Amino acid sequence: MDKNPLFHKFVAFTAAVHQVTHEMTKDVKFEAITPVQYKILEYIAISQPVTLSEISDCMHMSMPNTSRELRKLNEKQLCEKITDGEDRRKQFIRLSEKGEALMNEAFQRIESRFVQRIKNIPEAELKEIERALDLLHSKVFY
Amino acid sequence: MDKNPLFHKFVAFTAAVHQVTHEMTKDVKFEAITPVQYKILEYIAISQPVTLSEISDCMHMSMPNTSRELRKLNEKQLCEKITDGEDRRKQFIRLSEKGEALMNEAFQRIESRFVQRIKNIPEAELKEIERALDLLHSKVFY
DNA sequence: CCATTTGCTTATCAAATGATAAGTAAAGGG
DNA sequence: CCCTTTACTTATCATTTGATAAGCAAATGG
Repeated sequence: MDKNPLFHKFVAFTAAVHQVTHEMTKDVKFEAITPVQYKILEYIAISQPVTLSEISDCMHMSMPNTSRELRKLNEKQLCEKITDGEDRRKQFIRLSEKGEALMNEAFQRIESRFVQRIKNIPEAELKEIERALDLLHSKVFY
Repeated sequence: MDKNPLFHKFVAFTAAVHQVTHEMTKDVKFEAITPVQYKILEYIAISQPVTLSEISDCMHMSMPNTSRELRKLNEKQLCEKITDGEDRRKQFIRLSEKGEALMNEAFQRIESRFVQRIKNIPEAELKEIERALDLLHSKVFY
């Protein structure tokens, strides 16, 4: 397909990452949640508290659509909005208790699949893997 | 979020990969193509010739939906179906000339963004990156 | 042969997502 | 103050995607 072998590896690698994350994250959401809503919850879980604009930016979706999905998550009592004291236009969004519980369970399932995947790898190699993750994260996937 | 630091890195890393691939692949498709259709073309480009069932399996979509999207791509003259001589139920699918041209252009754009991203990295480090890609691909993202 | 399975198609429906126009209230800046 | 900008909401619409039922022709296997 291409003569630059590093680029070729990059493409094959990213395809594999997408494939594996799909396998590891499928069926982790029992609650009636759409894929986009799950992605939003995931983002909130990692970055909370966040504003609506931040979600909109990072998830590459328009403000109106973000607002709508957030309202739905709110109705399902999975997250809550807190108006900022400083700037009362801003909404700080965090997971509700129910949302935290949901995401904890989801992350636990993913982690157990991850552990399954690496369980036969010796300690020394795990160290190498950790270094490889660090290297690629800082140099290529930043 | 979690006490297993390797898992934490794994999560952060995969999120970053998704983020970066999104940035690198957005706007690479001028032709009136939906995201799913682009994904299918990408898969065909890398794995051709493929059967409809293979696309269906790998892209995690049902046969009817795969068939529909493929028909649309066919109507846009981006791919073509060739009935197998051995088993006349099977359809071998490959890109048309127009489809090849489209995907070549897309891949070139992605590659130039990739090159942009790594242009200041010295040769020795690139070697390390290549090794890191190989390691993670074989041990974690297989 | 005939029944069953495989590979794919057609049709239809519901749901999810994306895009746009128009609005509100608060903040900031002359 | 008033004008503009910012942060977000509401409403509406088109498109995309997902799911299901029903079908067909070729192959397979008694």
